[in-house]
Amino acid sequence: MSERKDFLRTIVEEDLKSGKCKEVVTRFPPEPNGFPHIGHAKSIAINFGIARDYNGYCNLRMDDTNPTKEDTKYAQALEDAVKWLGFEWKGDVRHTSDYFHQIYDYAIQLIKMGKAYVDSLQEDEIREYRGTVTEAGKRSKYANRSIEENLELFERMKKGEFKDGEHILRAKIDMSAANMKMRDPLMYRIRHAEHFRAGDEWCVYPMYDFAHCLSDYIEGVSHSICTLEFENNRDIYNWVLETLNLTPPRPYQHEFARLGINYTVMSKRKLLELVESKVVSGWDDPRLPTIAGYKRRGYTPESILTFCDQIGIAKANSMVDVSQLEFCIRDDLNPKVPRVMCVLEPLKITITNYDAKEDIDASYYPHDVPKEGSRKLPFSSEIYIERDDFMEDAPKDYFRLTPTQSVRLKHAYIITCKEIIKDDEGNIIEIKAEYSAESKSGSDTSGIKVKSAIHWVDAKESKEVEVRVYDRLFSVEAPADEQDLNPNSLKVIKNARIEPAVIEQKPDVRFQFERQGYFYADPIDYSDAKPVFNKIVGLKGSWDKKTKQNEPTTKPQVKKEQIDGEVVAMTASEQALFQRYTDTLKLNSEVANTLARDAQLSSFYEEALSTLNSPISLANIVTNEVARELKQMQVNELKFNPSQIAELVSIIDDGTISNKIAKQVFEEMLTSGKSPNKIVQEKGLVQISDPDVIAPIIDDIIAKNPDNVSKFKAGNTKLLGFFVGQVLKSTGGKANPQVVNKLVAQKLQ
RNA sequence: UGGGGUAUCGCCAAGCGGUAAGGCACUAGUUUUUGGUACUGGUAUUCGGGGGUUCGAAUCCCUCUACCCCAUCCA
Repeated sequence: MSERKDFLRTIVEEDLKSGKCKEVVTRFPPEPNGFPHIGHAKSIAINFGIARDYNGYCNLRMDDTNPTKEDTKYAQALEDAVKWLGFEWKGDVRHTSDYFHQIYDYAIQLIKMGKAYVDSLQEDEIREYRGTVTEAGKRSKYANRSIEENLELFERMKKGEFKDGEHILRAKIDMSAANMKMRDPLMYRIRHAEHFRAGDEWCVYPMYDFAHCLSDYIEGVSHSICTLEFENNRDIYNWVLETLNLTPPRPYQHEFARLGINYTVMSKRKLLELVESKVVSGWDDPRLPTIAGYKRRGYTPESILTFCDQIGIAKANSMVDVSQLEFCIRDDLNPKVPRVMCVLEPLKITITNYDAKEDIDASYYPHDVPKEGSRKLPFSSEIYIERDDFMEDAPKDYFRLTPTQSVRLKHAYIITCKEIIKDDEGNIIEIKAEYSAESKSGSDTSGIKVKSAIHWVDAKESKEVEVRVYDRLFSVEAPADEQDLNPNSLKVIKNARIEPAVIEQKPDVRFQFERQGYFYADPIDYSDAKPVFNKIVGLKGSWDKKTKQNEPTTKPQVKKEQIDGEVVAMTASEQALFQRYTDTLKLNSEVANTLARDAQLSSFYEEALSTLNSPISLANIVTNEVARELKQMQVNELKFNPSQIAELVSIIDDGTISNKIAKQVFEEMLTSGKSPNKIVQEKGLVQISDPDVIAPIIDDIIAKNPDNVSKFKAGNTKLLGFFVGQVLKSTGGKANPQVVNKLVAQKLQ
């Protein structure tokens, strides 16, 4: 777990500390209507991870309130995904459908409270009545049905006396709410459909907004974590729980940004399209960002989890670069997996001066991987090397085999090209080479220096294998539709050649094919007779990159110039106030402007001004500190009054306290409502301006931070702030910052 | 257009009034029988823009801008 906390963990810790919750209970609540993808993995990692970190527990709950979309096969896939990632839910898998009776009872309760009603409007009428984002909606005429009538109708809905869509149950909240979600949200609809678990027991089903909060409550969830698009739903969440007046503790909803990864799509709809249009082979196609896809591709659960940990949790919509994921799988596999040799595109080499056969003993692991294990590598005069490991006209930074450059066969001998054989079209079909008998790996006495060692396989002893080379599914970062598909996302190589030990010994299911990348024996199509490997990810390659780099043109980054919008004009009276503030009170126009435009603020200011004639200082503190508080509450909720602010300003003006301490005093006034003088007295906050007192403290700080002193002297002048900060810190903020500044500057000269 | 969110390096992301963390990517070098790994360095005088408050602002105030979400009987 990362030692730096994300915002959710910060909230959890605060709640634990404040006693808002006693135990941390989370839940992973997917709707079983599609296959889980890596976005779900993020949510799983968050929910199960937080529960684990705070010794709580996490439930797995299928949010199955819509019988027409859900299926048990999806529920199974979801369960598998959680297990595969290595998490355990508490008890059985939960289902919202388990709570249908309880949820129904809560609905009855709401009706009895007059907080819910049966509406009988048509679907399109309901939409029309809801209004728009700028216009208020209007309430249905059915909203004033009596409680008895509502009860009876709802009962009959449940009994199945009505057809789908004839009636619905709605919460009675506010048809003109600015939050559209609060305009009498729907709580129950009639659905004569078979539910994959509940069968046909029900023909009314609760909506998400009603079922989710209650399910959380029923399960004792403390932190209901969901994605950003539910921010507007939080109001309903709270409304239901509060209106029902449930006994605490109750759950609270928190939202985080869902995961986006470039060059792929993450929405269920788009994923489904790809599967249905047969662009991919199924939900487990290795190119898909589904859990099943990653699993089939060869990704490990550890690597996915590390990835989730690395990307962090925040509220900003973001698009993570695939290279981050690729790093995670490479990093996971590098120390674990055996290295073997496989030639993807074979080029035949005949070693003319070698006519024997031998088995070379070769370790599965490189020197820096502390693992044991080796295999026999058959070697003879006919071998294959990778086609692009030979180049007839090579640039000088090409390290492999050329007519003039020898190369080492990994684990074996150094060879030198003697003759290039071409077909009628001029394609190279074979190389005749000679080896150096003294150059054998491990006992090299040849003295020949080569620039690289390449992988190879014996022509006769190697096995033919199918290798499926995957690349990103889309060729653009943020794909919109199938137009953006990468035509080369899958390359099937039928006749790659692999060293025999891989098939015969099977030391693992994942391998590093030396110099190529990590590969995985396909769990479904692999057989000893017809081995199939999936490419998980390539190695980082500076040569490959260089050769590819010439193609894409880097787009120039142009910094956009920002144009300021128009500011709303002041009214005549605001204008007059502004004039008075700037002309007679000499406030700066910015301060005057904010004051004049805010009636609450200006009247607060005027009142303070009547007790203390210090217009500028007063204006500053009112427009800054007081304004902040007024953003969150009304004037009458404030614990302090204008004259106390005046008092605070007066002791700043006369030098009793510094501006810095004033902030501290202000904080105190906010919570206790005590008078500034009293706070200063109680806490002994009078500022220290005597240089004789401050100087020794500065000396001490300077002595303790020799590094920063030298950095400062080397020209890093912003470090002045560091020293001032340290001095202030050690005096509890009481040292006069101006004096400190001057003194520090002097001493550091 | 009303409401709710978000903006810190190419991509993620810490930071909550006192020296702009970290990871990926990029880059230079060392080691290397993988152009891998590992290691060592280099990468934001600046936090969406502009003002203001303060000795000191990414952090507080004002204002503008951009993007995301909300008008499914989906979740």
